[in-house]
Amino acid sequence: MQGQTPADGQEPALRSLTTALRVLQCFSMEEPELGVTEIALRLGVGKSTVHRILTTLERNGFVRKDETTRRYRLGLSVLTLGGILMSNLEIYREGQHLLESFVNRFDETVHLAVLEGLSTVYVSKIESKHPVPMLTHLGRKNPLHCTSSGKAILAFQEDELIQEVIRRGLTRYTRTTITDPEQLLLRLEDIRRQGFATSEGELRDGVSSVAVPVRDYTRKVVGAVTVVGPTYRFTPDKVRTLARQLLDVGREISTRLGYYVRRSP
Amino acid sequence: MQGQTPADGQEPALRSLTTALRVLQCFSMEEPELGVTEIALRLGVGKSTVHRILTTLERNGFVRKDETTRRYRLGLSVLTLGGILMSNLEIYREGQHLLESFVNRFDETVHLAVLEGLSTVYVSKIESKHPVPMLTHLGRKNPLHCTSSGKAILAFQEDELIQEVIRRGLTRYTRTTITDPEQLLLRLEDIRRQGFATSEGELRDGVSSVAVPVRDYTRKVVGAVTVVGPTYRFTPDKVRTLARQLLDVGREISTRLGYYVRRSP
DNA sequence: CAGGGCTGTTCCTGTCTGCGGAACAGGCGC
DNA sequence: GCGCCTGTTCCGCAGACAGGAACAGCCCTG
Repeated sequence: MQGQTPADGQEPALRSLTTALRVLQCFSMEEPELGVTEIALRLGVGKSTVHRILTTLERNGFVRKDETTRRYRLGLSVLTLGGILMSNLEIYREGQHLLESFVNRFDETVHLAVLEGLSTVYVSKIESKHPVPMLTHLGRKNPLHCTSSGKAILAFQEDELIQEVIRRGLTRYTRTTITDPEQLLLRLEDIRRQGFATSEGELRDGVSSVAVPVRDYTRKVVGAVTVVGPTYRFTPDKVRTLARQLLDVGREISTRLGYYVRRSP
Repeated sequence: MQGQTPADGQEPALRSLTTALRVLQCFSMEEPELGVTEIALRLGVGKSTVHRILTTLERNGFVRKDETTRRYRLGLSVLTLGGILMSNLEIYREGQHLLESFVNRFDETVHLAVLEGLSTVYVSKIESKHPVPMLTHLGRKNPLHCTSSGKAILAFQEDELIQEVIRRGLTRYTRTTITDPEQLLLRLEDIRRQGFATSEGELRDGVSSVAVPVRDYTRKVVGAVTVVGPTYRFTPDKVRTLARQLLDVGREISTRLGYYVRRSP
């Protein structure tokens, strides 16, 4: 380590490109519009650098400049790429229609989530008629320890990943967020036993959810189907009903991904 | 070429970033998975360059490497950005629910399209129960001259843009595609008069559509709402009915974008 | 209305980065 | 088992990029 080659594990990384990608990831739901200085400060790089990057991104449609405010927001090219990604995500293609019919039957908002690093990402969202305004959105990343989908996925991963999540710290979001490693492990054990996960306001107060895992042909849990709604509507009875129905949906999607139930373990 | 400053109109463009963005845009619905060599050939750059770019993109979740085939596909980060973009697109936010209720009433697939350069981009898609499998997808770019939404938008743009579209050439896709500039101008005139546009298989055989323009508070036409379906279901009668209903939806979205009908022109 | 303090934008220069050719490695199919 | 095709690594030179500083607009504020 004291050698001249730091060997930080990853040599070939393009500097300007990396910065550009970090620029793109500065944009968020809460801050969809940013100025040059703001981004430069946040990333700790020069204003002119950011300006050059934004100009290049704009020329390719990845960001859009508001000529009056001279601030930048994301451009339609990112949507084009997102659309291509979705249409080619097998779990999305196979799940979409099943999710739709679920929503039609129960009129509660449903998501499809997949694992990405130490987060879940929503790859599909179908809203119920009762508008649950903008709690989540397509592509949204959430932690693994405080959502039902996160736990439904986490419960079936290698111990190494679970430990990594714990090592990174179980951030508290609400009163009911699980922040104690021991308790998390117990809950994950429950989830493995009963086959589904729940959350009662663990990420956001007043928002409950139920989730079941989805497996692919390698038998690995790659995602989760989840129902979200206001806690007051999620009575224990309803949770039980939703869970039972969700399990069917989860199994069906898994089957379509090539998963089959083994006779004997 | 013999001068030192080519002054090609746009100086400050980051080379590596530009190449990287072009790499991303190589992925498409038809080719969601690409290899290094393939991309390098297509872009006319070295294999090692592409490899370095892909590695950097992968490290940030913009592409994903399939470890077995060693080929690359888009990563979930593009979906996250797409979701942020959508949620903050005013036309999407205001239009979504109106589109949903339209689909519930008529059970035909509906899109929301906006103008981007010389193309339309679909920013929203709500499918009818009758699955019209994958004709289009979110973020899809289409030409302006051969779709109903494209024409509905084009008809109300400055003459300069219309001429530019013609100058670029009216590519033929089917037997009914309008390829004659004169004829296009006449059709646009019709559209301005009757307030909506139609297409009968102009982009794809057997697929018809009807579209109406959407204006924002500057009174500019910024997008279009469009109904798509198989030609055999789009009888003249049905087209008339759909158009009448769509006009209401278009007006309502426009109003929500701050557009108001002026008393006298 | 004029000034200050913000922005975004442009210019410039030295340094170190990123380009591409060629060599290496690994897998698949003939 | 051999070639041929991939993806990956190495390396040296050229020139592209980072960032400081100067410029230019805008919007408040006084």
